[in-house]
Amino acid sequence: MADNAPRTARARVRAELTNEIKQVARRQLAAEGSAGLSLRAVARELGMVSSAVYRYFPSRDELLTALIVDAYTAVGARATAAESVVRRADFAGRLLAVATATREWAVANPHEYALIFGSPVPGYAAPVTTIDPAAVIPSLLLAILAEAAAAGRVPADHAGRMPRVVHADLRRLREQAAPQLSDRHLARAVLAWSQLIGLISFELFGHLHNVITDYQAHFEYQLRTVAEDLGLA
Amino acid sequence: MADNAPRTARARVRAELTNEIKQVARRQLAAEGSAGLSLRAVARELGMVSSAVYRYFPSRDELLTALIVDAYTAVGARATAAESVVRRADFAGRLLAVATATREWAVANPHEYALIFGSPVPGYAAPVTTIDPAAVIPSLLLAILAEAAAAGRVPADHAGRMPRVVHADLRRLREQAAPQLSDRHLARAVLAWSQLIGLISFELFGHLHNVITDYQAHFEYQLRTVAEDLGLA
DNA sequence: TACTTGTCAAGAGCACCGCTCTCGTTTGTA
DNA sequence: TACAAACGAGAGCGGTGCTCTTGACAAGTA
Repeated sequence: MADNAPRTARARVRAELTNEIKQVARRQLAAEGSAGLSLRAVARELGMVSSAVYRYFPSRDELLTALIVDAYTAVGARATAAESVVRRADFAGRLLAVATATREWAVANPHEYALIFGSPVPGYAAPVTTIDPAAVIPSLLLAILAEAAAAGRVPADHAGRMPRVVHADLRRLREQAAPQLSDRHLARAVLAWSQLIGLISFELFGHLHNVITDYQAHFEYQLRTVAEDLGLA
Repeated sequence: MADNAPRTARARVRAELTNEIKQVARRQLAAEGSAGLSLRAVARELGMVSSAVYRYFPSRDELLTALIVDAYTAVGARATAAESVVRRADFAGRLLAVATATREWAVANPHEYALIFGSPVPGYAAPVTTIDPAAVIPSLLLAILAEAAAAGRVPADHAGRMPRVVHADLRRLREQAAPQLSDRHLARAVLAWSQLIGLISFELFGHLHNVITDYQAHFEYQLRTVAEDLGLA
């Protein structure tokens, strides 16, 4: 991403135009949603012919993928920034900061949120380039949980035993993401992460319509319960 | 829905053809997803011309809406049936039955699931006809929670006070859905419902890719935690 | 029975879409 | 300076949702 400045004039104008296309596309996405994103319309708005855009993005899906990566990156940066200013020992506060920042970004950019957390658009396979930016927020959550665990905070849990396959999955997750965390911590982290996105999706996709009016207050209240369940409170 | 049998032959053949269109559309939806549903393709498969389909569904969105209602109805029926055979006093088992039935329907019909719990289709506002079938599963959850509460089971909760606006929203929900339940119960119910859909969406939309391999085992394990948090265990 | 009314399938057509191919032109480099 | 790569423009293919008109036919009415 942080290439050195392109040397030739051609490369510079190419990088600029690539960015301009993405920018126009992002505006169209915000206005009409992913289905309303049209390469021809982007080209029209840029005063070029539709086939010229294909010099920069080989297909509509590739353009969408670029927007997906940008969206992941943007929301991850927001969450990271919000979490970083909270007192380190305030674990619940840090969780709330991540969650609130995520929700606020989602409310401000609903179509981009739908792009990454709604139904997948281009067939099914998310390209490899998306997995790193997609992991930012989960990593934040794991870090908070790890530090809380080090401070002796542990989540409540049920007494049933954990199936071997689940244990194996979580061990793999532990090895590549959070060596300090126990199975129960990791399971709780997955639960909390899906809970967070579930709440935001419910709000944005209309499943709380006629039920909740003050979404923000409701969200923050529920997240205190989530923090409690995580043993952070 | 349960209209009396159509009296005239014209009305009968019309009802039949309407159903046939929905059936073909559902097959296309299952095969290609909502974006791949094409009125022309449906017409082609039925051996009619595209304009003829518009005699039965005034637009593509109307056809999609019909499929959405059917999907809500189908998953609601599955969950209801699964829950009804569990011993009444086994509250956690009833929750698990609802959840597992929902997940299994979703896994078997991913595109229909995405239609109702994924990103809303662009420019589409859920018509009133969808709200009743959409309420089936939430009502089930509330009923389980209400009976559990009557049996003295109460969910854990955090100590913070509930904002007045949240209380007001929940009171409205209580009055029209579950008179016996306290604010904390209702909040927990909303949390569990969004948690359930969050878990299924994570699985189907690929957010647990490379993390979880045995989705079903993971799902059931996590749901026991949810049941515990709800005070059902 | 004769006639009006309404429903229907069909076809042509509009404006749009993603995408491909070709054709000159421009640009960076060997 | 010569050449290959990159580029924008344009035409065109097959597809989409949707509209409008036309003619055939069925249903209800005088």
